[in-house]
Amino acid sequence: MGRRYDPERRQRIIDAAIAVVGERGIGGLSHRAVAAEADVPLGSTTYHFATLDDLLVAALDQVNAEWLADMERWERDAPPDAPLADGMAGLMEMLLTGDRKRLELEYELYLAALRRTSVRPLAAAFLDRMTELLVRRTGDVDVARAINALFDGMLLQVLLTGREFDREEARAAFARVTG
Amino acid sequence: MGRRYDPERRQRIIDAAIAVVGERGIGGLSHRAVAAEADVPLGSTTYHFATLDDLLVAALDQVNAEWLADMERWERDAPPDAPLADGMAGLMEMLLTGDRKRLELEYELYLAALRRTSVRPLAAAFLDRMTELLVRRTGDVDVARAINALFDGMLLQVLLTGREFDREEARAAFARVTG
DNA sequence: CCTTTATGCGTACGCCCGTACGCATCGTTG
DNA sequence: CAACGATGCGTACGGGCGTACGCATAAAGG
Repeated sequence: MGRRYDPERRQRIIDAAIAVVGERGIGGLSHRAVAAEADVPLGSTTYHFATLDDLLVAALDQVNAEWLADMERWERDAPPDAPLADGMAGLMEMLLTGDRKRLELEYELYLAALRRTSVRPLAAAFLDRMTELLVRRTGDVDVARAINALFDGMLLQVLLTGREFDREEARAAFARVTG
Repeated sequence: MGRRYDPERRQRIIDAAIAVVGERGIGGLSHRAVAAEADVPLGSTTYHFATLDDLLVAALDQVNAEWLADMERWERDAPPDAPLADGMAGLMEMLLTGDRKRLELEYELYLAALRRTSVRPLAAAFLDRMTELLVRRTGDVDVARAINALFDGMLLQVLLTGREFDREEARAAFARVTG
Protein backbone atom coordinates (compact mmCIF):
# COMPACT_ATOMS: atom_id res chain seq x y z
CA MET A 1 0.00 0.00 0.00
CA GLY A 2 1.79 3.06 -1.28
CA ARG A 3 0.07 5.57 0.88
CA ARG A 4 1.00 3.92 4.11
CA TYR A 5 3.85 6.38 4.38
CA ASP A 6 2.53 9.87 3.73
CA PRO A 7 4.47 12.64 5.42
CA GLU A 8 2.37 15.44 3.95
CA ARG A 9 -0.94 14.01 4.87
CA ARG A 10 -1.56 16.47 7.64
CA GLN A 11 -1.12 19.35 5.23
CA ARG A 12 -3.37 17.71 2.68
CA ILE A 13 -6.06 17.37 5.32
CA ILE A 14 -5.86 21.08 6.11
CA ASP A 15 -6.13 21.93 2.42
CA ALA A 16 -9.10 19.62 2.14
CA ALA A 17 -10.76 21.28 5.12
CA ILE A 18 -10.38 24.67 3.46
CA ALA A 19 -11.84 23.26 0.27
CA VAL A 20 -14.79 21.78 2.13
CA VAL A 21 -15.56 25.06 3.87
CA GLY A 22 -15.28 26.77 0.52
CA GLU A 23 -17.80 24.43 -1.03
CA ARG A 24 -20.27 23.78 1.78
CA GLY A 25 -19.56 26.47 4.32
CA ILE A 26 -18.48 26.00 7.91
CA GLY A 27 -21.71 24.19 8.63
CA GLY A 28 -20.68 21.57 6.12
CA LEU A 29 -17.33 20.95 7.73
CA SER A 30 -17.16 17.39 9.01
CA HIS A 31 -14.48 14.80 9.52
CA ARG A 32 -16.08 12.65 6.88
CA ALA A 33 -16.34 15.39 4.29
CA VAL A 34 -12.71 16.33 4.82
CA ALA A 35 -11.59 12.71 4.66
CA ALA A 36 -13.39 12.25 1.35
CA GLU A 37 -11.97 15.49 -0.05
CA ALA A 38 -8.43 14.59 0.98
CA ASP A 39 -8.91 10.99 -0.12
CA VAL A 40 -7.87 9.56 3.22
CA PRO A 41 -9.80 7.27 5.54
CA LEU A 42 -11.92 8.75 8.29
CA GLY A 43 -9.61 7.59 11.05
CA SER A 44 -6.78 9.60 9.58
CA THR A 45 -8.48 12.97 9.98
CA THR A 46 -9.45 12.25 13.55
CA TYR A 47 -5.90 11.16 14.30
CA HIS A 48 -4.35 14.44 13.15
CA PHE A 49 -7.20 16.63 14.38
CA ALA A 50 -9.03 15.13 17.28
CA THR A 51 -11.93 17.57 17.13
CA LEU A 52 -13.54 19.67 14.44
CA ASP A 53 -12.41 22.77 16.27
CA ASP A 54 -8.78 21.74 15.84
CA LEU A 55 -9.42 21.42 12.13
CA LEU A 56 -11.08 24.82 11.98
CA VAL A 57 -8.20 26.44 13.82
CA ALA A 58 -5.67 24.91 11.45
CA ALA A 59 -7.69 26.04 8.43
CA LEU A 60 -8.05 29.63 9.59
CA ASP A 61 -4.42 29.73 10.62
CA GLN A 62 -3.33 28.76 7.15
CA VAL A 63 -5.73 31.11 5.34
CA ASN A 64 -4.63 33.99 7.54
CA ALA A 65 -0.97 33.24 6.96
CA GLU A 66 -1.45 33.22 3.19
CA TRP A 67 -3.44 36.45 3.28
CA LEU A 68 -0.81 38.15 5.42
CA ALA A 69 1.97 36.96 3.13
CA ASP A 70 0.12 38.47 0.16
CA MET A 71 -0.35 41.71 2.03
CA GLU A 72 3.30 41.85 3.04
CA ARG A 73 4.31 41.38 -0.57
CA TRP A 74 1.82 44.03 -1.64
CA GLU A 75 3.11 46.52 0.91
CA ARG A 76 6.75 45.81 0.10
CA ASP A 77 6.27 46.23 -3.64
CA ALA A 78 4.25 49.44 -3.50
CA PRO A 79 6.27 52.62 -3.98
CA PRO A 80 6.87 54.29 -0.61
CA ASP A 81 5.30 57.55 -1.73
CA ALA A 82 2.25 56.05 -3.46
CA PRO A 83 -1.03 57.42 -2.07
CA LEU A 84 -2.38 54.81 0.32
CA ALA A 85 -5.97 55.47 -0.67
CA ASP A 86 -5.22 54.52 -4.28
CA GLY A 87 -3.49 51.38 -3.13
CA MET A 88 -6.33 50.26 -0.86
CA ALA A 89 -8.98 50.89 -3.49
CA GLY A 90 -6.90 49.03 -6.05
CA LEU A 91 -6.43 46.15 -3.65
CA MET A 92 -10.17 45.90 -3.09
CA GLU A 93 -10.80 45.88 -6.80
CA MET A 94 -8.24 43.17 -7.30
CA LEU A 95 -9.82 41.01 -4.62
CA LEU A 96 -13.34 41.54 -5.93
CA THR A 97 -12.50 40.81 -9.54
CA GLY A 98 -10.45 37.79 -8.53
CA ASP A 99 -11.66 34.55 -7.01
CA ARG A 100 -14.93 35.56 -5.38
CA LYS A 101 -15.52 32.21 -3.75
CA ARG A 102 -12.12 32.37 -2.16
CA LEU A 103 -12.84 35.82 -0.78
CA GLU A 104 -16.14 34.66 0.68
CA LEU A 105 -14.42 31.68 2.21
CA GLU A 106 -11.79 33.87 3.82
CA TYR A 107 -14.38 36.14 5.36
CA GLU A 108 -16.49 33.25 6.52
CA LEU A 109 -13.58 31.69 8.38
CA TYR A 110 -12.45 35.03 9.73
CA LEU A 111 -15.91 36.05 10.95
CA ALA A 112 -16.52 32.66 12.50
CA ALA A 113 -14.45 34.03 15.36
CA LEU A 114 -17.47 36.13 16.29
CA ARG A 115 -19.04 33.15 18.00
CA ARG A 116 -16.28 30.58 18.35
CA THR A 117 -13.88 31.38 21.12
CA SER A 118 -11.46 28.77 19.84
CA VAL A 119 -10.56 30.81 16.77
CA ARG A 120 -10.98 34.25 18.27
CA PRO A 121 -7.31 34.58 19.24
CA LEU A 122 -6.39 33.86 15.64
CA ALA A 123 -8.66 36.58 14.32
CA ALA A 124 -7.37 39.03 16.91
CA ALA A 125 -3.76 38.27 16.03
CA PHE A 126 -4.57 38.61 12.36
CA LEU A 127 -6.10 42.04 12.94
CA ASP A 128 -3.04 43.10 14.93
CA ARG A 129 -0.75 42.08 12.09
CA MET A 130 -2.86 43.97 9.59
CA THR A 131 -2.82 47.07 11.75
CA GLU A 132 0.92 46.82 12.17
CA LEU A 133 1.36 46.53 8.42
CA LEU A 134 -0.81 49.56 7.73
CA VAL A 135 0.95 51.58 10.37
CA ARG A 136 4.09 51.28 8.29
CA ARG A 137 2.27 53.44 5.76
CA THR A 138 0.16 55.71 7.91
CA GLY A 139 2.42 56.16 10.91
CA ASP A 140 -0.76 56.35 12.99
CA VAL A 141 -2.39 53.42 14.72
CA ASP A 142 -5.84 54.97 14.84
CA VAL A 143 -5.81 55.75 11.14
CA ALA A 144 -4.54 52.26 10.37
CA ARG A 145 -7.41 50.72 12.30
CA ALA A 146 -9.93 52.99 10.62
CA ILE A 147 -8.60 52.00 7.20
CA ASN A 148 -8.88 48.37 8.15
CA ALA A 149 -12.43 48.85 9.36
CA LEU A 150 -13.40 50.72 6.24
CA PHE A 151 -11.81 48.01 4.12
CA ASP A 152 -13.70 45.19 5.80
CA GLY A 153 -16.94 47.13 5.89
CA MET A 154 -16.90 48.13 2.24
CA LEU A 155 -15.87 44.66 1.13
CA LEU A 156 -18.70 43.15 3.12
CA GLN A 157 -21.14 45.62 1.60
CA VAL A 158 -20.21 44.51 -1.89
CA LEU A 159 -20.27 40.83 -0.98
CA LEU A 160 -23.62 41.10 0.78
CA THR A 161 -25.45 43.29 -1.69
CA GLY A 162 -23.84 42.17 -4.92
CA ARG A 163 -23.59 45.83 -5.81
CA GLU A 164 -20.91 46.70 -8.32
CA PHE A 165 -17.70 47.92 -6.76
CA ASP A 166 -16.98 51.59 -7.39
CA ARG A 167 -13.26 52.10 -7.21
CA GLU A 168 -13.37 55.87 -7.16
CA GLU A 169 -15.95 55.94 -4.38
CA ALA A 170 -13.75 53.64 -2.33
CA ARG A 171 -10.64 55.68 -3.05
CA ALA A 172 -12.37 58.87 -1.92
CA ALA A 173 -13.49 57.22 1.33
CA PHE A 174 -9.99 55.97 2.07
CA ALA A 175 -8.57 59.38 1.24
CA ARG A 176 -10.91 61.09 3.69
CA VAL A 177 -10.20 58.67 6.51
CA THR A 178 -6.45 58.86 5.87
CA GLY A 179 -6.69 62.55 6.56
CA MET B 1 -56.01 20.79 25.45
CA GLY B 2 -55.62 24.51 25.93
CA ARG B 3 -52.91 25.02 23.43
CA ARG B 4 -54.79 23.54 20.57
CA TYR B 5 -55.76 27.05 19.60
CA ASP B 6 -52.65 29.20 19.61
CA PRO B 7 -52.76 32.12 17.20
CA GLU B 8 -49.35 33.48 18.23
CA ARG B 9 -47.52 30.25 17.88
CA ARG B 10 -45.81 31.25 14.70
CA GLN B 11 -44.38 34.32 16.37
CA ARG B 12 -43.29 32.30 19.39
CA ILE B 13 -41.44 29.92 17.07
CA ILE B 14 -39.57 32.82 15.47
CA ASP B 15 -38.63 34.17 18.89
CA ALA B 16 -37.47 30.70 19.89
CA ALA B 17 -35.37 30.43 16.75
CA ILE B 18 -33.64 33.71 17.56
CA ALA B 19 -33.03 32.49 21.09
CA VAL B 20 -31.55 29.22 19.82
CA VAL B 21 -29.20 31.01 17.45
CA GLY B 22 -28.22 33.29 20.29
CA GLU B 23 -27.35 30.36 22.50
CA ARG B 24 -25.89 27.83 20.09
CA GLY B 25 -25.14 29.80 16.96
CA ILE B 26 -26.54 29.22 13.51
CA GLY B 27 -24.95 25.80 13.46
CA GLY B 28 -27.10 24.84 16.41
CA LEU B 29 -30.33 25.88 14.74
CA SER B 30 -32.56 22.86 14.28
CA HIS B 31 -36.26 22.20 14.17
CA ARG B 32 -35.97 20.16 17.32
CA ALA B 33 -34.05 22.77 19.28
CA VAL B 34 -36.54 25.45 18.26
CA ALA B 35 -39.49 23.25 19.13
CA ALA B 36 -38.07 22.60 22.58
CA GLU B 37 -37.30 26.28 23.14
CA ALA B 38 -40.79 27.34 22.07
CA ASP B 39 -42.35 24.44 23.95
CA VAL B 40 -44.25 23.17 20.94
CA PRO B 41 -44.11 19.74 19.33
CA LEU B 42 -41.71 19.10 16.47
CA GLY B 43 -44.43 18.88 13.87
CA SER B 44 -45.53 22.40 14.68
CA THR B 45 -42.27 24.04 13.67
CA THR B 46 -42.12 22.12 10.42
CA TYR B 47 -45.68 23.11 9.67
CA HIS B 48 -45.03 26.84 9.98
CA PHE B 49 -41.53 26.69 8.50
CA ALA B 50 -41.08 23.82 6.14
CA THR B 51 -37.31 24.16 5.96
CA LEU B 52 -34.62 25.51 8.24
CA ASP B 53 -33.94 28.19 5.70
CA ASP B 54 -37.47 29.51 6.08
CA LEU B 55 -36.87 29.73 9.80
CA LEU B 56 -33.58 31.54 9.29
CA VAL B 57 -35.18 34.02 6.95
CA ALA B 58 -37.95 34.76 9.42
CA ALA B 59 -35.45 35.21 12.23
CA LEU B 60 -33.21 37.60 10.31
CA ASP B 61 -36.22 39.49 9.04
CA GLN B 62 -37.42 40.11 12.55
CA VAL B 63 -34.00 41.04 13.93
CA ASN B 64 -33.44 43.45 11.05
CA ALA B 65 -36.82 45.05 11.53
CA GLU B 66 -36.18 45.62 15.22
CA TRP B 67 -32.73 47.06 14.52
CA LEU B 68 -34.09 49.40 11.88
CA ALA B 69 -36.89 50.53 14.16
CA ASP B 70 -34.32 51.39 16.82
CA MET B 71 -32.25 53.26 14.28
CA GLU B 72 -35.25 55.20 13.02
CA ARG B 73 -36.08 56.22 16.55
CA TRP B 74 -32.46 57.18 17.17
CA GLU B 75 -32.33 59.30 14.01
CA ARG B 76 -35.65 60.96 14.72
CA ASP B 77 -34.75 61.89 18.28
CA ALA B 78 -31.29 63.27 17.54
CA PRO B 79 -31.15 67.06 17.10
CA PRO B 80 -30.94 67.93 13.42
CA ASP B 81 -27.73 69.91 13.86
CA ALA B 82 -25.93 67.41 16.10
CA PRO B 83 -22.56 66.31 14.68
CA LEU B 84 -23.11 62.92 13.06
CA ALA B 85 -19.69 61.66 14.13
CA ASP B 86 -20.60 62.17 17.79
CA GLY B 87 -23.86 60.38 17.29
CA MET B 88 -22.31 57.37 15.56
CA ALA B 89 -19.59 56.98 18.15
CA GLY B 90 -22.15 57.27 20.91
CA LEU B 91 -24.34 54.68 19.22
CA MET B 92 -21.43 52.26 19.01
CA GLU B 93 -20.65 52.76 22.67
CA MET B 94 -24.26 52.15 23.58
CA LEU B 95 -24.35 48.92 21.59
CA LEU B 96 -21.06 47.67 23.00
CA THR B 97 -21.90 48.39 26.61
CA GLY B 98 -25.35 46.90 26.19
CA ASP B 99 -26.28 43.31 25.56
CA ARG B 100 -23.14 41.91 23.97
CA LYS B 101 -24.65 38.51 23.21
CA ARG B 102 -27.48 40.18 21.38
CA LEU B 103 -25.06 42.20 19.30
CA GLU B 104 -23.08 39.10 18.38
CA LEU B 105 -26.29 37.34 17.46
CA GLU B 106 -27.34 40.18 15.20
CA TYR B 107 -24.05 40.19 13.36
CA GLU B 108 -24.01 36.43 13.06
CA LEU B 109 -27.41 36.40 11.40
CA TYR B 110 -26.57 39.39 9.24
CA LEU B 111 -23.24 37.97 8.07
CA ALA B 112 -24.75 34.59 7.39
CA ALA B 113 -25.89 36.17 4.15
CA LEU B 114 -22.29 35.94 2.97
CA ARG B 115 -22.81 32.30 2.10
CA ARG B 116 -26.55 31.74 2.17
CA THR B 117 -28.29 33.09 -0.87
CA SER B 118 -31.65 32.67 0.82
CA VAL B 119 -30.99 35.49 3.27
CA ARG B 120 -28.83 37.64 1.04
CA PRO B 121 -31.75 39.74 -0.24
CA LEU B 122 -32.64 40.52 3.36
CA ALA B 123 -29.14 41.69 4.16
CA ALA B 124 -29.03 43.77 1.00
CA ALA B 125 -32.38 45.40 1.78
CA PHE B 126 -31.24 46.06 5.32
CA LEU B 127 -28.10 47.79 4.06
CA ASP B 128 -30.17 49.89 1.67
CA ARG B 129 -32.43 51.01 4.49
CA MET B 130 -29.44 51.92 6.62
CA THR B 131 -27.91 53.90 3.81
CA GLU B 132 -31.16 55.71 3.20
CA LEU B 133 -31.41 56.59 6.86
CA LEU B 134 -27.87 57.94 6.98
CA VAL B 135 -28.39 59.93 3.81
CA ARG B 136 -30.99 61.94 5.69
CA ARG B 137 -28.08 63.22 7.78
CA THR B 138 -25.23 63.34 5.30
CA GLY B 139 -27.05 64.25 2.12
CA ASP B 140 -24.48 62.15 0.30
CA VAL B 141 -24.92 58.50 -0.58
CA ASP B 142 -21.21 57.76 -0.81
CA VAL B 143 -20.51 59.26 2.60
CA ALA B 144 -23.46 57.38 4.06
CA ARG B 145 -22.11 54.09 2.75
CA ALA B 146 -18.64 54.86 4.04
CA ILE B 147 -20.04 55.61 7.48
CA ASN B 148 -21.93 52.37 7.43
CA ALA B 149 -18.81 50.45 6.40
CA LEU B 150 -16.73 52.13 9.08
CA PHE B 151 -19.43 51.37 11.62
CA ASP B 152 -19.56 47.66 10.81
CA GLY B 153 -15.80 47.37 10.49
CA MET B 154 -15.03 49.01 13.80
CA LEU B 155 -17.73 47.11 15.61
CA LEU B 156 -16.39 43.85 14.23
CA GLN B 157 -12.88 44.78 15.31
CA VAL B 158 -14.02 45.24 18.88
CA LEU B 159 -16.10 42.07 18.85
CA LEU B 160 -13.31 39.99 17.33
CA THR B 161 -10.39 41.28 19.37
CA GLY B 162 -12.11 42.05 22.63
CA ARG B 163 -10.20 45.30 22.64
CA GLU B 164 -11.75 48.08 24.68
CA PHE B 165 -13.82 50.50 22.66
CA ASP B 166 -12.30 53.98 22.36
CA ARG B 167 -15.11 56.40 21.77
CA GLU B 168 -12.91 59.34 20.87
CA GLU B 169 -10.94 57.30 18.35
CA ALA B 170 -14.20 56.24 16.72
CA ARG B 171 -15.56 59.76 16.73
CA ALA B 172 -12.43 61.06 15.02
CA ALA B 173 -12.66 58.38 12.33
CA PHE B 174 -16.31 59.18 11.65
CA ALA B 175 -15.50 62.89 11.57
CA ARG B 176 -12.80 62.37 8.96
CA VAL B 177 -14.94 60.19 6.73
CA THR B 178 -17.87 62.58 7.04
CA GLY B 179 -15.63 65.25 5.57
C1' DC C 1 17.86 -7.04 14.26
C1' DC C 2 14.41 -5.92 17.70
C1' DT C 3 11.63 -2.84 20.19
C1' DT C 4 9.11 1.10 20.52
C1' DT C 5 6.38 4.75 19.03
C1' DA C 6 3.99 7.40 15.66
C1' DT C 7 0.95 7.07 12.09
C1' DG C 8 -2.48 4.78 9.04
C1' DC C 9 -6.74 2.14 8.68
C1' DG C 10 -11.36 0.12 9.20
C1' DT C 11 -15.45 -0.32 11.78
C1' DA C 12 -19.01 0.19 15.07
C1' DC C 13 -21.96 2.73 18.42
C1' DG C 14 -25.17 5.96 19.69
C1' DC C 15 -26.99 10.43 18.83
C1' DC C 16 -29.27 14.11 16.46
C1' DC C 17 -31.09 15.54 12.39
C1' DG C 18 -34.60 16.88 8.34
C1' DT C 19 -38.41 15.40 6.51
C1' DA C 20 -42.66 13.06 5.58
C1' DC C 21 -47.10 11.52 6.78
C1' DG C 22 -51.46 10.33 8.98
C1' DC C 23 -54.63 11.56 12.25
C1' DA C 24 -56.96 14.98 15.49
C1' DT C 25 -59.04 19.20 16.27
C1' DC C 26 -60.12 23.87 15.67
C1' DG C 27 -62.30 28.14 13.22
C1' DT C 28 -64.88 29.45 9.38
C1' DT C 29 -67.81 29.61 5.79
C1' DG C 30 -71.83 28.53 3.46
C1' DC D 1 -75.21 22.53 11.43
C1' DA D 2 -72.35 20.43 8.03
C1' DA D 3 -68.27 20.46 5.55
C1' DC D 4 -63.88 22.05 4.73
C1' DG D 5 -59.46 24.09 5.14
C1' DA D 6 -56.04 25.46 8.41
C1' DT D 7 -53.51 24.21 12.19
C1' DG D 8 -51.80 21.09 15.86
C1' DC D 9 -49.76 16.68 17.06
C1' DG D 10 -47.13 12.32 17.31
C1' DT D 11 -44.19 9.14 15.20
C1' DA D 12 -41.23 6.83 12.09
C1' DC D 13 -37.59 6.47 8.55
C1' DG D 14 -33.22 6.97 6.65
C1' DG D 15 -28.98 9.28 6.92
C1' DG D 16 -24.95 11.87 8.52
C1' DC D 17 -22.43 12.83 12.32
C1' DG D 18 -18.51 12.75 16.24
C1' DT D 19 -16.05 9.78 18.54
C1' DA D 20 -13.82 5.70 20.25
C1' DC D 21 -11.18 1.69 19.66
C1' DG D 22 -8.40 -2.17 18.04
C1' DC D 23 -5.37 -3.72 14.74
C1' DA D 24 -1.68 -2.99 11.05
C1' DT D 25 2.42 -1.03 9.52
C1' DA D 26 6.03 2.20 8.96
C1' DA D 27 10.09 4.83 10.79
C1' DA D 28 13.40 5.46 14.42
C1' DG D 29 16.55 4.15 17.93
C1' DG D 30 19.17 0.90 20.64
